[in-house]
Amino acid sequence: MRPLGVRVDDWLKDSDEVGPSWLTVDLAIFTVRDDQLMVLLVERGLEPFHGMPAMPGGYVQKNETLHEGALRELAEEAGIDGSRLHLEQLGAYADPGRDPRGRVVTVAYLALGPDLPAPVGGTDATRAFWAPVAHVEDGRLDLAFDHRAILTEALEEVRRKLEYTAAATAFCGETFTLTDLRTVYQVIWGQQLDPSNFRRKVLNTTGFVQPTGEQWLPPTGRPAALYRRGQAWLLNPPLIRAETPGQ
Amino acid sequence: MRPLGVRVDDWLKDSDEVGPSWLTVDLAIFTVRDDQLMVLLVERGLEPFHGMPAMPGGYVQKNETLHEGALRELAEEAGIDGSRLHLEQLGAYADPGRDPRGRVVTVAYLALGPDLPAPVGGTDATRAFWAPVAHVEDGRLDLAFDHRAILTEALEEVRRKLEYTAAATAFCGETFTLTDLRTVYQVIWGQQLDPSNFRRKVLNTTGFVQPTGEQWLPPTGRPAALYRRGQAWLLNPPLIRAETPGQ
DNA sequence: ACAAAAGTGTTGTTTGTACACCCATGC
DNA sequence: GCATGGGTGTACAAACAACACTTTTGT
Repeated sequence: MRPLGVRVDDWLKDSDEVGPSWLTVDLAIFTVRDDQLMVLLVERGLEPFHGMPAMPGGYVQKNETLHEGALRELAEEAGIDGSRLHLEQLGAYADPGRDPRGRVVTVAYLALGPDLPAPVGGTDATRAFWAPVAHVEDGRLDLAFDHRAILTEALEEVRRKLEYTAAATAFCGETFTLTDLRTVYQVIWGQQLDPSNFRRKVLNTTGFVQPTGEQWLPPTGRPAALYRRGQAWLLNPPLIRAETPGQ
Repeated sequence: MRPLGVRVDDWLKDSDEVGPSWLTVDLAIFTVRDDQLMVLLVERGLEPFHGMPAMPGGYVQKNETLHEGALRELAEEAGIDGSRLHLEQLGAYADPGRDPRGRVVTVAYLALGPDLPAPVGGTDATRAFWAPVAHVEDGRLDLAFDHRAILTEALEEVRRKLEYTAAATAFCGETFTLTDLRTVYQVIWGQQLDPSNFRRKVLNTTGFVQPTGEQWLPPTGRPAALYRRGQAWLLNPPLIRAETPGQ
């Protein structure tokens, strides 16, 4: 048995089996723009993977929670105020060798937001840009570290979250029409949905959306009622997507 | 801009904002026994929280993945061979102050297994024991660190996983009757299910279970057909539980 | 009037639920 | 036979999917 110490490094510093690690957060930031699901990437300004696109992220500071770190990186690297978007943890990635610099544990966060008016391009030297997820999925765009694998898991998570939670509303602005909401589903699931049945399902799911009383006038056609997010996050019943995903 | 180094500690060692952290895994191991959902706990043999019950876990070694570390701790602290049970990551917990020894990042894993013939009680000095989750939920049992919060999230996850995945089969042995499977649902959801409707739902969900052709003879009553896990993990359609969770 | 998009109705099919009923075994 | 639990049938209700139809706007 090892001697007991109050500080972990007192009794671990001589161990050759356990060593210190560095803690980072990485962000999978999604939005829907131009009928495409887009992800925010930055061009790395440092080694390793200098010049290669990557998910924004960075080291978690002392005395900072993971959530706080994610919000800070969101602001620093992407110039985005995170208070208005949905942020949730995806998971931890810590395979030895995932980072050539040593044992770097990254905690991936999922961020969902409306098409952001804020011009992206962080305060850092890194350049931020929106990329269609399709370009990452089909390999046209290569990412640093294990970010492609992380992004793939993030995507799966987003697609499933749309079924069981009100996550789709995070892609819309403060208020939105049911067509706006339906477009989010169609783009992310890659399938068409019947407008009338979609409407009924959404309105029959308690707490999903709330009518504002306001209207929105489309360029042509009948005005549409505006809604805002309801109080429910878990959908009951859920909006299950059809078997055939693509087309 | 900081100078670029290949090793992370070259350029971080002088930083007062970022410091090293220690990486652990903690395991929320569940089983169903005596019509109760049980969780495996250990009595801590070291400071901090000496003598207090905690989820089994420990430091991740160099050159070890999180998954490998979880399997190792499962064997060392609980004396369980993890190859036969379902193991999946829950999330990372890293709040500063969650461990008095410094910045300790823990990655929580969820483990689901059948009522284990293996006598628990690890190879460590720590004593392992099964505790009803109810005792933790209602506060009768206090846990070290933030393990109670982690366990609460793990429980939510298990309850939801039963709806959308074949996770319930992980609580059964290699082969099981539909009543065995139904009991798992009833115990974990805390609600009664109609045997005949449950049977139909399970058999109509493609790939959920597979008949073995074997039978099991109950102490009294008609023999029951035995099944094994199907190839599907995601259930389509899912088994949604009724609105009212506890009676 | 016409086009376009919102919103409602209708109908046939599928799924869910409750519960009665039959089956196979041990005693 | 009887008790016990496995397994099937059925009938009503709710949910779903497809699609016709009506409403409200701009041009």
